[in-house]
Amino acid sequence: MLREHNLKVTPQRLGILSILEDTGHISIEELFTFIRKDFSSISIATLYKNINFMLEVNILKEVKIPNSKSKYEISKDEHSHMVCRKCQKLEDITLCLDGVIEHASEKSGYSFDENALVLSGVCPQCQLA
Amino acid sequence: MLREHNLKVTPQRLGILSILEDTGHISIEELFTFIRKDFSSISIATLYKNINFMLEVNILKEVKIPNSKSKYEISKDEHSHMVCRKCQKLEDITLCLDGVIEHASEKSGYSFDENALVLSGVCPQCQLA
DNA sequence: AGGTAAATAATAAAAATTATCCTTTAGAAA
DNA sequence: TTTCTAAAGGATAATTTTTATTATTTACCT
Repeated sequence: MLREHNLKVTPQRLGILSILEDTGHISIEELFTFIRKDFSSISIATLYKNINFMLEVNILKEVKIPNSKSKYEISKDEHSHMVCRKCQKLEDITLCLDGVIEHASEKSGYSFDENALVLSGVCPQCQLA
Repeated sequence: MLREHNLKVTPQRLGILSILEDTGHISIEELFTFIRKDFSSISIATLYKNINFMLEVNILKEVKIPNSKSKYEISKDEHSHMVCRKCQKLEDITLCLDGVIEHASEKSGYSFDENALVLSGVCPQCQLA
């Protein structure tokens, strides 16, 4: 992935991507805590720079969540997100928004090429408690 | 609105709400620039505190937009947003997401009570240029 | 009108992000 | 392999954004 975008393959970058793969979604501060376990001397500036590079070339996506901090994920097929108000967990879900987007396009005259949908509620586990 | 939520009615707060009514959506920094025209000595801290108060009691909503800063709007009936990648304009659109959300709920087991959808593309005006 | 809790302004402090600058390193080329 | 160089990392300073503190002012209830 890195090589495809002319980014040098460094251990730090591999570490960041590895954590993103494992966790699915993670905030900057969580990521910094994790990566420090493997690279105890990594600089916060390096982390920010790399996140930004990878966002620019679309290796990563930022997920903006109502009432909480952004999380980052490795780019994959288009999907939406679900966030649990109780346990704060963030999960992917693949939905078909074609009809809705088509309708929005007709109604507004916009031509859309991206969408970001976050559904907030309570996850199945937290519903029991 | 303010009185209903036990917030005192101050000229600064009325000024903020008035700008929000006029602009529809506005970022903190834009709002600060605007409000300074009417209240040249208003403190940035006052602005942040009031925005946060009004968010807490749901007089306002924060709209988180991919690749740009959040904007704020006066709460109204549920709706989605459209952002133009060329002119950066943000607009409301009312869409029916019931089907999609119902489907998401069945598929995931979540129970949802809120949704945030932002569609990104090009507005009709910018399509001409 | 007077009293009081809440709001404002000014400012400091904290948190988040970006810039700078010097050292190190990945990866191309010899 | 070794060498060379542009790019990346680390340390830290500087910005930017947001929140906290405190003294003064004001909305609004009697």
